[in-house]
Amino acid sequence: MTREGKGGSAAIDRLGFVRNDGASRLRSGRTETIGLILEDLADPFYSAVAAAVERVCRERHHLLITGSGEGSAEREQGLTVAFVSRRVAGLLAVPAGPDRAWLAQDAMAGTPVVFLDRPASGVQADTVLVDNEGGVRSAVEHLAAHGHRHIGFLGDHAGFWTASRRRDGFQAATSALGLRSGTIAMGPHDREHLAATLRRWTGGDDPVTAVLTGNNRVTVVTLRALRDAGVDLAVVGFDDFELADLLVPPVTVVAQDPAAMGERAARLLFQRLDGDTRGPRSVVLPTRLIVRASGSLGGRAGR
Amino acid sequence: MTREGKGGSAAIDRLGFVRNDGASRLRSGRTETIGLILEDLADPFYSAVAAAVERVCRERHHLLITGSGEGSAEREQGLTVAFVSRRVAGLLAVPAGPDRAWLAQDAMAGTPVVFLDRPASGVQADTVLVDNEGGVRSAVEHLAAHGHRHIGFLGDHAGFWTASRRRDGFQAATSALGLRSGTIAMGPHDREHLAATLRRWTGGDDPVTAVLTGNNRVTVVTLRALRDAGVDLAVVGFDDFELADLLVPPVTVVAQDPAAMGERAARLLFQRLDGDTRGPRSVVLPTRLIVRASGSLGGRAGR
DNA sequence: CTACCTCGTGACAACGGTGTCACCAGCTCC
DNA sequence: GGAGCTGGTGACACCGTTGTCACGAGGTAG
Repeated sequence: MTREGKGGSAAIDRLGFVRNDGASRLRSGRTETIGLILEDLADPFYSAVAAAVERVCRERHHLLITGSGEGSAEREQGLTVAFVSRRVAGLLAVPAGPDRAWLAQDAMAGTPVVFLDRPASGVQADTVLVDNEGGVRSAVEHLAAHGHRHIGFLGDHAGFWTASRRRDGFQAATSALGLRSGTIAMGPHDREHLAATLRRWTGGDDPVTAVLTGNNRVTVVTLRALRDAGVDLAVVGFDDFELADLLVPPVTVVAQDPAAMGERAARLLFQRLDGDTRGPRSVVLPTRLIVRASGSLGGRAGR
Repeated sequence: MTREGKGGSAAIDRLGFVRNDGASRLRSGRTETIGLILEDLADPFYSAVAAAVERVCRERHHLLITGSGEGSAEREQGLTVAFVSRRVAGLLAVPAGPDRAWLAQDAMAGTPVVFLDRPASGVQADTVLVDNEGGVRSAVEHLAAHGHRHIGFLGDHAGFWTASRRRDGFQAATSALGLRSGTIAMGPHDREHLAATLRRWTGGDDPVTAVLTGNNRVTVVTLRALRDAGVDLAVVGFDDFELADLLVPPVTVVAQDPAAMGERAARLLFQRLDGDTRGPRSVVLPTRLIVRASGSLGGRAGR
């Protein structure tokens, strides 16, 4: 039996025979499978990443196994072990906990890994990141250009690498521009506390006139909290989101490109599989400021 | 070497040994892998389904292979063949084309399949659907109760089973309530044409005062087109979406529960894997009308 | 003390392809 | 016509794990 295409759907029709890929892979050692570990498949950011990865995998005739670590480093390690047990050709991962030293185990040796969105300490590997500092800086500069002197930063949980990175970028950008710095609240945020925080920030004699939110989730809860608190603020969000243009006012955002991130990471991985043995590479993707209307002084009312 | 847990991350640390699951599965015949075929992993509806499926799979110690058919029946068949070649224990699929007779091939015999969102003709299998007619009826009744006598229906491409189903439900519901019926436009919709349609519908001497949109995607493009057209209409959307409550006015929707759909389908599949040999089952999930403000007479302005 | 039973250990075949090697036929060239 | 080369075919070992079977040791009962 010769190999016909990739399993041969023609052969299937005629003979009702399907090659057992398991046996084939056991013998040949080539599994043609990629493992993808991320935080939550239901999050639109990650699902866009996953879709892009899947597209590249299909192009390269590989299948994709996905697993969500849901923020648990333990679960993530379990998934990794399961994937390596299946002898995936390569691994793409959004690392949850900080330490990935265990990935350097002998057992994993030979399985190339590419990290997305966050770097992993304790292990040398390719990484695809986004320009968090640059993105935050562009947002701060945009707000400053519209006359804002006191900007608040609402970040996600400081344990997330991207969250602390964006916070640091915020500090640096505000300092560099001579703006007030240090009005910062890190998550997790719930709607009620956030509304209280926003009321506090907008009261007093040096009120915040704009807030920068640290990601998708924070942006959404902030918009709700703003309504609850009945305060009017300029808002710029990190991460673009569907319908941002239909809100009143339309929300200015620092857009990432999750599809580009997934594609880039997948291509990097396939380069390794194609025999590229150069040292670990780190790719930093640019962000793009999408100016809508929410950045003006006077905030949400000002259009 | 005894089997320690599920691969033993403890053993990995100590010995740097990882069992080859491929060999194990070849020998035992149990693959502990589920294949999921859907249209587009990046669509929030499907990614919520996928996340729920993955959760059930993890609970049952199975891994999940995902593939997006992207609306192409051919690609979908290719994925199916690839999955069956890997001897997945079971298959979950959102069927793209109408005819799934080829799934009844001898080669697939023994691989249980559960269909989601749409039924598949030409093959007997479990199916999890949503109550499309009921959902549409609840929306029409809601609009009628708010005084609307002439409602327009904006459906997706009539080739989609759910789209035509909802259209038929709309016809039935409007007739039953003695409302004007037949003001219908099926997709695909682009923003410009849709704006023109909306202008036409709201002109004349029997103007439409409310529209019901057939799904997520149509709702979003409709909201944009309404803005472009500068017309004010009550809108009820099929499918809930993030931030619907923050639009002005907040959009009333017929909510589906994609997570419930994914979970239900996965559990049905595992029942089969556990040896349930009863005849094919069909589960119809209810929809839930989430009343916000967009259904009132006077439409988007009326709050 | 012997026969029988139980338990533990070790060896081995099998899962289903795949890559290699040997063997044989047919050919060309000296 | 014989030697050497090429191509095609068939047999077989191997990938790593698992389930079975046989054998031997140790224990108990008659």
